[in-house]
Amino acid sequence: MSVAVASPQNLLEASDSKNSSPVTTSLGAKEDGTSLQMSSAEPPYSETARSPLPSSVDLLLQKSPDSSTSPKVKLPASAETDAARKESKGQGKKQKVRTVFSQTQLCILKDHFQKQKYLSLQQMQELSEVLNLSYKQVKTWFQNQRMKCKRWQKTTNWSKNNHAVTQVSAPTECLDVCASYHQGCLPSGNLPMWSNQSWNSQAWNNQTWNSQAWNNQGWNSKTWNNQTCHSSQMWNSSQMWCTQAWNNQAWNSPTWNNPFQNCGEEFLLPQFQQTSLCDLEAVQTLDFFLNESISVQSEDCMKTDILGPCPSGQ
DNA sequence: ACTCCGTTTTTC
DNA sequence: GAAAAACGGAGT
Repeated sequence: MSVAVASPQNLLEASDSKNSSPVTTSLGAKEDGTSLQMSSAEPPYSETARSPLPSSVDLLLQKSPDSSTSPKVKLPASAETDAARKESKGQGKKQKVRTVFSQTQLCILKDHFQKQKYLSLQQMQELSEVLNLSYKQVKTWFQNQRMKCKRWQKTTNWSKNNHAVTQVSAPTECLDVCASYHQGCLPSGNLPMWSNQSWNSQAWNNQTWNSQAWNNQGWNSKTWNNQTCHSSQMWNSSQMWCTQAWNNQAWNSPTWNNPFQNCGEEFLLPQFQQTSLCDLEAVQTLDFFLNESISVQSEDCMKTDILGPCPSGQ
């Protein structure tokens, strides 16, 4: 995945301008040393408060009905927070600092999360560079996001089981069923189950893909990272999964065309079709700049035609 | 070193 | 008070 290109940095810096939130330094926080582009002297997110004017990208992003997209002006908050931080630093008092990510950063993060719940080390590093965040922040965000999805899924199940009428709105980033399928099928190398399984439509149908089953496959970042074909070079050079091979897959089976059919309830998300403006428009625009090669859009899941086994051995 | 998960703390 | 970033601990 080639996230790191020349342009996005500028794009992001400009686009984060509307977010005048107090971008923060990690004063008391320990540096884990994995932050790539930021030194301890240079706070990772200081750029988010730079430009006073919103860019076209952020104007676009402002369509998202997110609380943080509300046209609030909070310039004083930044200074206030900085002052408080300096003060507390002077007193040697440890103050936790919570960064408010910009909408642009969140959009890109969510876009990636929709496609992959787990990023490799390299992917996280690249993403952190592009977003001008630290590696640790990206990692933490993905972890929090996974927990958020998990919580939402539990809530959904609970609501169902109790015949609750309350509508729980799904986080957009939790909706992409296809992303999970992709993620599971893509590497197909050395993992215990995938490697021994011929993933044709029959196999899919026989498998109950709820989160439990999914988790049992051991698809955490560790196993994911261990896949040889997970390196960005492989992704980029071969393209075999993102485009050609993927489109040649057998995902026109009833199961695939109706991805909910054999899923566990966790994935039976009522608002699957709903996609935010943020994702559809902004991220697509940003993806152009990001030249994201892993990008496999949802519609790609549904439109393939050719029956055949998933090339799990490749 | 990574994950999950519960918790803390901040921001809105 | 809710949401979310960040932390800490336990497990792998």
